[in-house]
Amino acid sequence: MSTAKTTRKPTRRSAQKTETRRRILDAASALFLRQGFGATGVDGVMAEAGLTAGGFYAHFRSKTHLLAEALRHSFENGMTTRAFSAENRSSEERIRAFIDLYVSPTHRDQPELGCPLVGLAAELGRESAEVRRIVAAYLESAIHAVAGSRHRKKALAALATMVGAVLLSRITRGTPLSDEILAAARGSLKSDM
Amino acid sequence: MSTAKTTRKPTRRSAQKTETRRRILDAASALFLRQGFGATGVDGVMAEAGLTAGGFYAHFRSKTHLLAEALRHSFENGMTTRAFSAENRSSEERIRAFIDLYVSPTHRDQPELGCPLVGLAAELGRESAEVRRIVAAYLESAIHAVAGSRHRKKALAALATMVGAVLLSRITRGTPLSDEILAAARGSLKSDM
DNA sequence: TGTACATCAGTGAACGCGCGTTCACTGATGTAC
DNA sequence: TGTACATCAGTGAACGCGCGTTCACTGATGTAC
Repeated sequence: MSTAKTTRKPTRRSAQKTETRRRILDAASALFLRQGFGATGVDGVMAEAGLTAGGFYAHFRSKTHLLAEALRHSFENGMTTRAFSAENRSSEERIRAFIDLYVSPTHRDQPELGCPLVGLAAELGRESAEVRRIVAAYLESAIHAVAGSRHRKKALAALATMVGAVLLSRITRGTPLSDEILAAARGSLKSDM
Repeated sequence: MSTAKTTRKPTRRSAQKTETRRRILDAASALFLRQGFGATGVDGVMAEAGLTAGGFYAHFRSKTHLLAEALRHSFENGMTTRAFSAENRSSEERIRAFIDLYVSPTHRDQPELGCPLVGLAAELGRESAEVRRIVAAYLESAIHAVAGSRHRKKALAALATMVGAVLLSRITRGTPLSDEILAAARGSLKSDM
């Protein structure tokens, strides 16, 4: 069946191409989170990465496949990962640090470095089951990180509060309500620990 | 200054045009909430209302102005309004009813009848200050409705939890996590009353 | 070491398409005399 | 009551534009002999 037509290498990607791919992912993550997925064009992503549009399809099969990879990219370099990665602090301290990092004016004001659950929000709910499964898997990992010694139910409700608070604070950005929502959510989350 | 060029009626809209405008708003609200604002075209809205695209601009100055009006429309016919409108129940009962109505599989599965804070979510955060002020005003009214005799801070955190929970349950739709998030949020909200 | 060829990453123009908006128009309804 | 005209709501074609994707190409790098 599989007659080797040509003696072909197992497609080892050059270091340079791998590096370019990473640059495209960086650009895509930032633009998707800042402008939304639908509102961001392939042209824009490639320009941000210092390239032209045509080359895109040597790296990704389609814009949708880019989204899947960009989500993984965002989650891997995301806030949960940063907040929970090896620190010599107690479980409770790490959770407090995560809350302060996530439910903050900084997170509200820097969507391009923030969580895709907030930056893409409703758009994710309209994506294919395949894409949504990636998000669900990340959510599960975040639940385990937050739940720690605590109960799963509490962790679920806490994550909903965190996502909702940053989302609402972005929408009300520029009014006193915005900071007020963040403070109220932080207070509620911590008093509930 | 204001020299009347022609004896012109004070532009009294015909009943028929008012009715058409309402139909366009119904269509727009539903499509925006189901597909997102950016992903919905003027053509699509007008077709849904049984009209052709060209007539749109006799009713609204632009697609953005339509969004502002559609938001008001959604909020007026929204869940808060429905849950809190004159019922002979105690304040606490009304709030429990609102939680059950909002944080529910039904709300998750019917975005076109649901809350714009969830259906449009991050898109609202990218809109003009003018549009976001409409949303902030609605939020304030929801806070007052929910706060009732209770504290404002609690109401703020509760709304964040509600919005976040429905959002996350839509994203994880199709997995067990989805219902689990809703149940956990309901539990947390009620135990916190 | 030199030459010929293959492979690779990226370019830039082109494609078909749908968008928001404009506009000349049509046909129905309202109004003046 | 009848006629002439104005107003109105909506049509449908057209506009310029940006989108996702394709593809023939270029020039640099790798490989075989």
